[in-house]
Amino acid sequence: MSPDAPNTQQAARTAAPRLTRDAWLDAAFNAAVEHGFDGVRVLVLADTLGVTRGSFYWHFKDHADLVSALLERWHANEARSNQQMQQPSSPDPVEDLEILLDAALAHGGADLGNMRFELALRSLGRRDAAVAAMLLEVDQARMALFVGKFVRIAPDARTATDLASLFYLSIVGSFQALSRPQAAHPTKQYLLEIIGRYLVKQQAK
Amino acid sequence: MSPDAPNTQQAARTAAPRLTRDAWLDAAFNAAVEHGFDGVRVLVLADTLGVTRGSFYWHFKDHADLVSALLERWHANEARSNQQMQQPSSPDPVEDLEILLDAALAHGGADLGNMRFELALRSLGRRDAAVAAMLLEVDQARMALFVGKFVRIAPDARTATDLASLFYLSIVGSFQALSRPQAAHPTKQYLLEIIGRYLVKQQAK
DNA sequence: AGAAAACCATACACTCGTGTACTTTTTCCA
DNA sequence: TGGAAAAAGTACACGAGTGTATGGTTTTCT
Repeated sequence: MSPDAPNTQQAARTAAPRLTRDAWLDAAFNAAVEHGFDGVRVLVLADTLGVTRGSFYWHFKDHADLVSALLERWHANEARSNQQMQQPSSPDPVEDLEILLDAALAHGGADLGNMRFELALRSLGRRDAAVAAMLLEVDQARMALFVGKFVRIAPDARTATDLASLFYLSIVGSFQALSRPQAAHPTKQYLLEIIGRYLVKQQAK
Repeated sequence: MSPDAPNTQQAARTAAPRLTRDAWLDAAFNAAVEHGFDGVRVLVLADTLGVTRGSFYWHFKDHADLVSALLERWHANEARSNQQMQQPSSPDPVEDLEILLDAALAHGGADLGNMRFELALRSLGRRDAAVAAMLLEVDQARMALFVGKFVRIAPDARTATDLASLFYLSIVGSFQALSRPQAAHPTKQYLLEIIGRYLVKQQAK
């Protein structure tokens, strides 16, 4: 509705919304989510955006430029949200950990797109050394984050590392196996319960 | 050494080792391991096998035929090795579980190829509903196997399911994150230790 | 030995995707 | 208002991959 308002500067309605570099990145993101990184084809993106490839080669040098920009954007977001999680969300260490796990698992719940993108990324990392290095760094940063939370409620540092590793890997694993849209599956609840039933028991002793 | 013995029937030395369907499947397997399922190109396989595509289209109807045959072969192997694991390897339940975990983790150690193939498969499963269904079934079968082992040493059925899920997912996760050739990482030892430190403690109480 | 089947090579038509040079249309602003 | 810069369209050359049709070799079997 309201099909034309061509003379307002702020407009850019549905008529001719000239594309920005970020619009292409968004489209590439969605394509990676749905079809993996091999589905990020300039031709296809142009189609879904309603333009021709001529536009693309103005915003980007080539296909590799698009991919590396997409990677950088994701990595920056990742680093930012990691730092945000670093500072405690609650004075209670257990509750703080629960919030972290909740956020990490929301990856596979509300924020389904990010999860699928990360899976596509890991798939790419098996063919591309640079991507593999980036993912390794991200994984290590996340592990450090997890250990930082666990170390406050675990009896010793060794236990904290073990449990952090176990939990983080299980979260990564839950992205793959058993992960379905319906997902009445063991994700959200049972990790927290295990903490309550095993870990906290250790501490209370 | 011994370069030519062309008249023996059993020979088929290095000269003209006519290819079999399985040889193509092996090549496809390796290609999937190294470059993912998108690297399974008829042209490339023909090159590495030292023949032309003319051979391929005799053994297979088309590219899809190759892939589905590869999937079936893997699925059959998977089902077989699952059944083998079903019967206890040791009278001691804990030791039996340890053997299972060892085998599951050997996926990422000695049997590196199978692991990378499975990762490529999961990647494919995100685009192909049939593959996704197969993987879901495999995951459920493995989970049932894990639960079967855990239920003998856990205090109750609920705990067995939780722990089996946690451990299985962490193994799947370890295939992805932190998995490197060197791998002085938390895989082999620490899972078994956690069993000793947490689970067995529960039982001994 | 010789026909039949198995196996492979060659050549062609086709699709899809990239990248580049060039032109056209918008937009903005002096 | 008119022109530069930004954004997008057009056209071409190219490569890589598939599938098919057809013919040429080996095996194998009798």
